[in-house]
Amino acid sequence: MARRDAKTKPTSRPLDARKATILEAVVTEHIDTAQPVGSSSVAHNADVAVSPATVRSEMVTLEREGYLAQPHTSAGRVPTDKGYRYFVDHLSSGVLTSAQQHQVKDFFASVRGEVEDVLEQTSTLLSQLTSYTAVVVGASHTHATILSVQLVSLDARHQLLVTVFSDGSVAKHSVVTSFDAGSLDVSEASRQLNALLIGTTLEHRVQVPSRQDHVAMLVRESVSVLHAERPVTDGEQVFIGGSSKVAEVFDGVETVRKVLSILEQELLVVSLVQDILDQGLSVAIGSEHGYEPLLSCAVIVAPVTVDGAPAGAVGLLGPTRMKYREALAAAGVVSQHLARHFGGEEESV
Amino acid sequence: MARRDAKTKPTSRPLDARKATILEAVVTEHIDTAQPVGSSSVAHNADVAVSPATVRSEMVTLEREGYLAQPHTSAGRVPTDKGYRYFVDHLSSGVLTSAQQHQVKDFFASVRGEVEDVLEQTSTLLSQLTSYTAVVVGASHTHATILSVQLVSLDARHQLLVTVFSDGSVAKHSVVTSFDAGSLDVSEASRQLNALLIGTTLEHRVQVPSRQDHVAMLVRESVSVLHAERPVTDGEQVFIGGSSKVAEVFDGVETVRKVLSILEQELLVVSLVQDILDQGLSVAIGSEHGYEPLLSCAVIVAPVTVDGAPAGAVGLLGPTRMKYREALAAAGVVSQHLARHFGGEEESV
DNA sequence: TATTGGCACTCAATTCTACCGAGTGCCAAC
DNA sequence: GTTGGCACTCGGTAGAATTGAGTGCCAATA
Repeated sequence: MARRDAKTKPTSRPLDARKATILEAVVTEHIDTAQPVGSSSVAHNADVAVSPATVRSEMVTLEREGYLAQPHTSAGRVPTDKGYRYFVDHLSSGVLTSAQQHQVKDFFASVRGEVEDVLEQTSTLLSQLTSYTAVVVGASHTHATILSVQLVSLDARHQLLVTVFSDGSVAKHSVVTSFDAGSLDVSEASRQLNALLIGTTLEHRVQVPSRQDHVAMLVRESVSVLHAERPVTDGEQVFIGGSSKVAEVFDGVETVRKVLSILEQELLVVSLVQDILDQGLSVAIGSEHGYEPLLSCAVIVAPVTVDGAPAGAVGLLGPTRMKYREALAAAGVVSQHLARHFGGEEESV
Repeated sequence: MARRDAKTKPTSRPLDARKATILEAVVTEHIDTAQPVGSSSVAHNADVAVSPATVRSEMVTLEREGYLAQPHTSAGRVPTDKGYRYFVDHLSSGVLTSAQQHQVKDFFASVRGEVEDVLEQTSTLLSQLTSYTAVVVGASHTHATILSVQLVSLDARHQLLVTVFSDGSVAKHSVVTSFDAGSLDVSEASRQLNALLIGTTLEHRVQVPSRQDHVAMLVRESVSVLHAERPVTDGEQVFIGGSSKVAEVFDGVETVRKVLSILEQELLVVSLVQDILDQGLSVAIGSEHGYEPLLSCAVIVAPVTVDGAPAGAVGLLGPTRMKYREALAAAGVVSQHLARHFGGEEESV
């Protein structure tokens, strides 16, 4: 079964039909038994109409070419990353069970609240659908324009700068002054900031007043604090759902620890997802993503596109022997629903 | 070593000196070996000047009274929750190593940014100090007064309600209307909302206009959305640091899974911490906190008090055989620094 | 009377051995 | 090129034997 549908760049050169079938059988079986697969179980498998001996000799070739590996002499074979890659590249797309479809539909029909809440809950949904750990990344608002800026006084020397962006996100920054700012100063600064910044993006540099009065100083400080957003991968939001799945799905405490500690570092997660997207992949298997502690992991990503613009991504993290077809389907469906949710009805931000 | 200093309500009745010493020796040793402790290693332990045989007979008593348990005949003893409780109740307070003190000081000297960032990073700090999973809970802003309310228009039917509280927190809520709101309507509504809400808390009910015009409807909708904050334990923020420690510190995949899945549910974590604080405890051991999946866990909490008012709490989650003295010290020190950070200098919100 | 050394007993953990069997590689036959 | 046959490998398991840490009990002691 399975062929075509290049959802990931097929880096692997084609394999003759029989080898492909055998490889697929090995991968499939290993995925759901977690055991090395022997020649005979492959031979008995439907679409392979040859004897175990023949399968064995093919396996030798597949092993030599790097698709399979043997844990030790006299054990069956296990797919390598390259083997999984071939499998994934030639995977027919799967569909969700109708129960799952229902779950997704119900979820998106009933979900409400702020974007953050929706994304957060979506990560839980995706994790439940797949029993892998799910990641939902919300796009950075560095490209959104500013709708409103407001300076609110907490006390004489502490102001809060509240910025509303066109994508519905709100940022807050504290502005500390070395002088006591009067409430008139603050509201005047607020007014000037609005005039200055509304309609701009965070990348826009603006001309700030150079005067030395309190209002000008407030304005300068505010603008600089606002534009000081850290360089890359900031402003993105990451939501991780089902981190407990890590403990179910990986074996070996050490692996679990490593994976969890990666998940703790949100910046890392964002760049992982971003890297994979940049490579134009939808799946990164084992060594492909280049994150050493995740060598035994596969990562699935699906971009979320709203009105043609990238609006984030959803991802799944599982063992290399994960259920690719189902997981890809789930990620795909959820990312589409998410896109529709935020795009179709111009959203319920 | 150790006595007095009732930092937790001593539920346990006193034990005669020798029993106490023996119990303490068992607990201490078990904490750092994770093995059942036998009579001879206790006897050889400094402060117990009796023979193994005597220790054994005391142990029988301690076991009968519920302080110790035997995994099986002919194994050493292991402390029960009650045993740990006694130990903790009679624990002399510990201090951090000077390296740790430095780390804490440096951290609070250099940390900056919004409250959320500080709390987040504090959770990581605390986790690093102890190698347990740390929790930092920021107080709910339900009691803070409103400093400013602003309605910002995203499009004709979607407005964003941005509320700034006196504790420096900012909340956002979307307001969806069934009619097209003009920008004049929005700014007028904004003005009225300010007049209505500034200085009130979220618990304050206010009189809203009952007219049927757009402005009044906007105002009504905004107020209702704002006051609709979910009942309890909302508005709190939870930050969890070092969740990967779970995998290091507990054995048994199943335990790890359970603990992680508790940590995923932030509301649960908040109420766990709250429950423990309400009981007036600083440590909840095993069954004491009543969360069944955490039976093999101990939770340490330390309230953070700013200007006499509760401003949150820090917590640590480890196995029942955790290093109480060090962990209590770390939680205490961090909570105090946190309090000072936000209180002393009227903070750098 | 409280403490202690002595001793028989228990039982988890470890080690050893045998062996089973899944799976291989090779080869001669088809 | 494919296949069945066969000898070989080697991880895993199942018992059996052994070890040893630790106990409970008891009689001797101070």
